[in-house]
Amino acid sequence: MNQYYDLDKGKNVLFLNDASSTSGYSSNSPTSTTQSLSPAHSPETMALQSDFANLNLPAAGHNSPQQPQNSPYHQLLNGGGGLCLDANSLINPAGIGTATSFGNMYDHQYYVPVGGAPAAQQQFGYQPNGLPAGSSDSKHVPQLRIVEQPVEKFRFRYKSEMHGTHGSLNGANSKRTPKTFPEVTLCNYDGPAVIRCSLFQTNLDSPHSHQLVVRKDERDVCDPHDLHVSKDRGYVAQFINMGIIHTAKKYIFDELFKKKQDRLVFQMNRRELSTRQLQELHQETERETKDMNLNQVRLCFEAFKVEENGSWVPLAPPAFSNPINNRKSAQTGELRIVRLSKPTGGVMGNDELILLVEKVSKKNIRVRFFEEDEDGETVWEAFAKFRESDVHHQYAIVCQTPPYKDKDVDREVGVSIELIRPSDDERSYPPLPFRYKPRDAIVSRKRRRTCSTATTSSSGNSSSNNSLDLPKTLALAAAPVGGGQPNDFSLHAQTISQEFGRDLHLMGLDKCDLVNSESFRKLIDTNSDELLKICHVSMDMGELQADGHGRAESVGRNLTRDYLSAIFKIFDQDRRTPMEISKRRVEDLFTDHALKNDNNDTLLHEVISHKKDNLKLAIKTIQVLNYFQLKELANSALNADGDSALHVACQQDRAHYIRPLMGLGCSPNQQNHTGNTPLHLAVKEERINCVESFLNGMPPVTLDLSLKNDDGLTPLHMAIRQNKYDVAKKLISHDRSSISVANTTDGNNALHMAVLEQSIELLVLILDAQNQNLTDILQARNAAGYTPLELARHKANERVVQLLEKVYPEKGDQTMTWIPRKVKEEIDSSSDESSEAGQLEIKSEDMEIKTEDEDSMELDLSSHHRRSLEEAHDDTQMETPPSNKLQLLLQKKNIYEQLSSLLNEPLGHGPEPQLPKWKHLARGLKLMAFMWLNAEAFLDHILDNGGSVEFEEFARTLQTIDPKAHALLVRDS
DNA sequence: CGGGAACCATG
DNA sequence: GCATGGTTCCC
Repeated sequence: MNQYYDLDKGKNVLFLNDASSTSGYSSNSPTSTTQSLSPAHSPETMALQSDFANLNLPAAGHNSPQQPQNSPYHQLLNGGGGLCLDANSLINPAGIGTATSFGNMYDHQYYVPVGGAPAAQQQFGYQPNGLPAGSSDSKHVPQLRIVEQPVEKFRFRYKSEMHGTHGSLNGANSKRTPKTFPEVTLCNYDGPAVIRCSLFQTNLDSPHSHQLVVRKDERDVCDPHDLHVSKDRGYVAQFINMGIIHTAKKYIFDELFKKKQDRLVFQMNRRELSTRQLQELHQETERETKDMNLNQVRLCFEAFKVEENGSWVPLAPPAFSNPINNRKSAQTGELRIVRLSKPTGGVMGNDELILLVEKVSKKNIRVRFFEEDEDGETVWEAFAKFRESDVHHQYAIVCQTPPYKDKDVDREVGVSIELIRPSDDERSYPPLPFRYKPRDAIVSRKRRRTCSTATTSSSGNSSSNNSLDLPKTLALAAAPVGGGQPNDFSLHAQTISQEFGRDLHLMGLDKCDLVNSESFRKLIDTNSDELLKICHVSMDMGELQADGHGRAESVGRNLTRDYLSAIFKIFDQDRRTPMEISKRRVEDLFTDHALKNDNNDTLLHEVISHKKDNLKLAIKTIQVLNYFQLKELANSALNADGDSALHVACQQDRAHYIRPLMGLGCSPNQQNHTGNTPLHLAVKEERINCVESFLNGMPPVTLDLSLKNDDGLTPLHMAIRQNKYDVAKKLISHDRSSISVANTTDGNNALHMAVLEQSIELLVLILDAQNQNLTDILQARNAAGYTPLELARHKANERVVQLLEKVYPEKGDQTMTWIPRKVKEEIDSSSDESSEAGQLEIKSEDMEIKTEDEDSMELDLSSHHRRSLEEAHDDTQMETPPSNKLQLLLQKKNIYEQLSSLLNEPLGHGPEPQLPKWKHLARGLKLMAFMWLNAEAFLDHILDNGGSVEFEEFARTLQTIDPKAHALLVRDS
């Protein structure tokens, strides 16, 4: 009856102290000797005890050989016998916690009954006010003190695992040698005593259902365990060779109830409990069973004096150990990062990072990035982004890095990563290093001189006259400027700048508008001398390339300025020099600058990423390159990271340079060394203006939206993963076919990814946006073999699943043209209060057959989205009514088409052969031809905001370029 | 002993 | 049916 029953196997495991442990507590035994404590189990108990004693206290009053002076307390305690210092002078080596809890218990609950009359001890517990006032002085009162705490983490074994030897519960300071064990000492007491150890819950003053067992003769003896101490033995009790048995869930109640019952019986000093008591105990146990922490226990130490009559009298308040955590549980086990997918990431964050970890629970884990100063003070922390579904089988976490606090750092920053378990604030150890990399654009502006520079300079030395020629050129070019009076220059430039700024302000323009504006055109076209001066003022700063590194500084400081000056000079004097020569000189200067420059940044990169966004400078540079037909040069101008000027523009959020750069010939499909196109960067860094600049009015053929970066993602994938509805919408509107592209990371297409985001809006956007290959998308399987619907069932919530189920065809029906347009209303209502709009009912009358008409692209979403939609389309559909004759004409489709096709033809003569006619036309109209890619774009510009272009002037200019086109225009007017 | 994985119960 | 977490088994 007192065996530990094993219902599974039918075999009985004997737990000698088990149910019969009741008798272990029993205080009603007839004799007064310890031997008679428990008739059934005393032998074991005693044997156990002597086992402890023999092992650990071989000789009374001597230091244990296994504890050689490693603890001063041992000397004190062992040598001193009952002589004990008070709590203040005896520092608990294993932790403060004990002292605190000790104090509390002592103060609030227990009263030490030294010398109390035996009669008064009929009942368990310490009687309040049962002592003379003087003896409450803690110095003279018996106390249990924990000398060695148990280890913090220990593997709890299931009963079925308890054959063979598994490690024992060691002391917190245990090493391979010497080993230590949980150990308590009884102070301020003189006489024989029993010290008992049992397993308790950590948050309740109640026993734990797990078993604290000691291996003895092939048998596991259960708690409580009693040890005898006396003056001879130094009042030290060391509990060795203990294990913790994890009771299976189904037995928790039984075990707990048994333990509580035994304990109560012992306390009450009675053989039986009343039915009422049993009832109460039952209820209490039920309550405790529900929320008992199965992965954390603590040891409870108690001290008793055994009276003549056999009753056990508590001598001191119980002492509780620190918690012992189950090493094997994901809730309390050790946290550890086993591996990172990569040790670095960009300061902007949102980089995918995979952590392989030891068992974690997805609901109870965080990934913390932090930075500490020299003193170990946290100066920054942030948490990685991930969802529960990103925790893969408890062993891997796919997360996105948080942005670093300072996005403008110019060198790598080392931080640390650790796991945090919120439930107990446990951290992984050690923290793993992680390096934040500065944004490319910033690096390239302030790049340190490295080995790549060495190659550069050596090639510079050995190579042609170019570099040797340069000083002369530069000197020439720079001379007039350098010789002038600084004050004049700055004054002058300042005036211009001010006027310029005021114009801007008055017109309420932003930089995008500015590039198209009349006054700006004038400013640039008028006099590059003016410009040059401005340039000098604003560039004489070292900001362009200030990097405080000895030689590098002196060399690099004026590099950009000097080269730009030289090039501008050539441009301005062009009329006197043959075109070809000037062109080559500019070309040489340009390339040579890049070679000399850190990170191979070209002048173009630098002016575009200039900290103060020097618009005049940048546009002028573009203009010059354009003028000299250096399209190839500009297009192939990549820095060491493979970034084109367009990349840089996107990173720096300089949307206003995108069209000019593309006009100049920069390809939007250029991939840098990490496979990112400029559009990737714009999406990644959430440069919505840049995204728009790319997409608006760009012919679909120009942009390849299916290009994947090195992470295997297209811009659309990135937008979805970042849950950026507006960005995704723009991308999809631009080119629907990109929806069906699968990423190379996990084979997910846009719909898969939207499922993972659990975003109804994105899902509807995707489903509604395309009509051709819905089947493809719905049936596409990702790397794990799931279609979007299957994926949703695995990883997404009910609403997502419901939505998708509506879209998938009935069995056997392969035509997939049904689109739940009405879903939008669900969204409208649900996005208001983002919570429960749950019932996604799509009735059949709400569905309509999708047709090929263009407006099916558009989904009438919430007003917010409607707005963004209009904005997205204002480029082709005019917003303001045309005000002049020219615009009215161009609105006619046939005119527009004929005209644009004519104007796209090259003009076979003139100063700049091979240029298409529209460029000549643009120049003739004093417009910046490099702004546009083709005649359509140019005409669109006039339609949109070229109200200032008068019909007469347009016609007149056109006549000189293409009489036929002119005729067309005039005839129709 | 500790790690790994199979197996099982559960929601 | 499946993912998950708890349990058991095995080396």
